[in-house]
Amino acid sequence: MDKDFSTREENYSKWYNDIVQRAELAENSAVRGCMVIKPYGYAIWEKMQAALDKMFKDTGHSNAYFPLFIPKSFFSKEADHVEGFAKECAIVTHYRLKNAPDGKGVVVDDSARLEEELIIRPTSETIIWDTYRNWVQSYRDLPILVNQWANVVRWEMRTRMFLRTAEFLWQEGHTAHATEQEALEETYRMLDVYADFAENFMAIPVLKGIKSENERFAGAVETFCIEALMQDGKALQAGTSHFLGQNFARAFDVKFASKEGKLEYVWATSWGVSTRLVGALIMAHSDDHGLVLPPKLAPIQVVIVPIYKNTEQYNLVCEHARKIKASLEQKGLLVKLDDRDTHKPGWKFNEYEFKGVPVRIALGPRDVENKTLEIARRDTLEKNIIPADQLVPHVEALLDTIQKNLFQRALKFREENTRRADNWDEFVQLIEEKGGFVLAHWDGTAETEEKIKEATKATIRCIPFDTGKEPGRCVFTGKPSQGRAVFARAY
RNA sequence: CGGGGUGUAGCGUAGCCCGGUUAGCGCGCCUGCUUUGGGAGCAGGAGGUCGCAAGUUCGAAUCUUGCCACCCCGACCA
Repeated sequence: MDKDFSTREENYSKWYNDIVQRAELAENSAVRGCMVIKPYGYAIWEKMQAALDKMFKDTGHSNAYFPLFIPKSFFSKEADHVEGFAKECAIVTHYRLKNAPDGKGVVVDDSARLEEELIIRPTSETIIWDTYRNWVQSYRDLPILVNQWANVVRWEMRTRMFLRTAEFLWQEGHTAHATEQEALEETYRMLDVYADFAENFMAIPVLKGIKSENERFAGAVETFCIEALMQDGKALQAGTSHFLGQNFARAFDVKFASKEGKLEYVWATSWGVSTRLVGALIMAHSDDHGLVLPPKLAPIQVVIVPIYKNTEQYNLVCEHARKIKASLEQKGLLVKLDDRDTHKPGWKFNEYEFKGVPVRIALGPRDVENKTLEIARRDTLEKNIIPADQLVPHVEALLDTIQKNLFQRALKFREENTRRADNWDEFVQLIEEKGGFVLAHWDGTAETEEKIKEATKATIRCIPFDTGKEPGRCVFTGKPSQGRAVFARAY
């Protein structure tokens, strides 16, 4: 045994890092702030990509690809946008190296300075809208419904695996529309897609809502988001969908001739989710035994561990195991038979627990004789002996049960950790002592939000869509408020 | 960039205050035998520029100075 897992209560941050390491999801790289995503971690991301990509296609979108480099001047065209990203950009200034004068290694060749610096994209609105100008002339060219799977770079001061890395993988959708109405509908539609994905694939309940002015995307008219609650009581922004109005169309001069023959600016949206979702998955479901994956996103849904004492038994048990594997695979399940002779069963049990494999089947000579199997589920760690001929329907039903149970468990957690605060003392106490989502009245001003943040580190995660109108008084200023906002400390 | 901390084998660490044989231990790794239904046992073995550099000293992992790296807490943020 290397070492035991840290527990969630002891040190949440260490617990999280242990899981990333022990489940072989990722590791720090030689480049500060950047991580290496290992094959198992990447396989989870690929499952997410596949599900999301299908949802995008089902809603009429196509994939395309735009350059990694963005000319510096593009950033100056939208004032809020440049303001929002200026402080975290990686910049390419030269295009050549040369041998060092002292013969030791290489140095930047000063004579190879770029006339205009290139920014490594922190997000692609600018390069995409510069391109869309050429794609749009008439209302017949609209809408443009394009998504890009790419990497982006944001030079963050402090990084955490998956949650905030200097380089991260994501998808960014960028759409162009003839009318404000249509663009708004698209913004809502994609937020719904994200919420659907979070709840039905990741098994993480999310709040849908609008961002306050402070938290709004740089350059957007309105930002919608899904917010999830992690097990340490902190909130995580899991996805955003932005209504960009005509801001980028004006900045990049993207106009079209309408049916009425008038020249108008195009309406825009953009929306994205990133590898941060892998971090959300880890933090939402894992326990002190390691990662817990929802079946729909598990690269291995069922693992079979053979148990044996000698070569004869090994051959017998593995023969049965291969048949079991084939019968499950016939139903489209992702099954791994771990027939390695280099590790013992107990070792393997632990390993697949670290890795969050939803269902484990143990199969030994005793089972072959009795025509039974031992089935263990990762979410509750329960073990059962079942008749071998019931295996396939049993596993199918169990995977479904686990998927639903994880969601219900996370939902229960969120409900237990969502509280109302009606005055300042209550608010501070809840944020400090309990964490979680705190629903409170707020006077609607950026200044008040800023002061609340300074005092408690809590920010407005969103103003939920489904919060009804409820008159009240701001917990900080006492000024009138129309409804409650969701406050929390966030990642 | 501020405040704190840590650098010793692949990983985790003891030793440092108070300088002195061959730098100790656990995990992992290699070999052999016995094992295999929840991280096996025994025996043997390999593996170290003690973060880097300079200084003090007969002698430095240990003391001094400088540098570097990483971690935690802030500021920044998906």
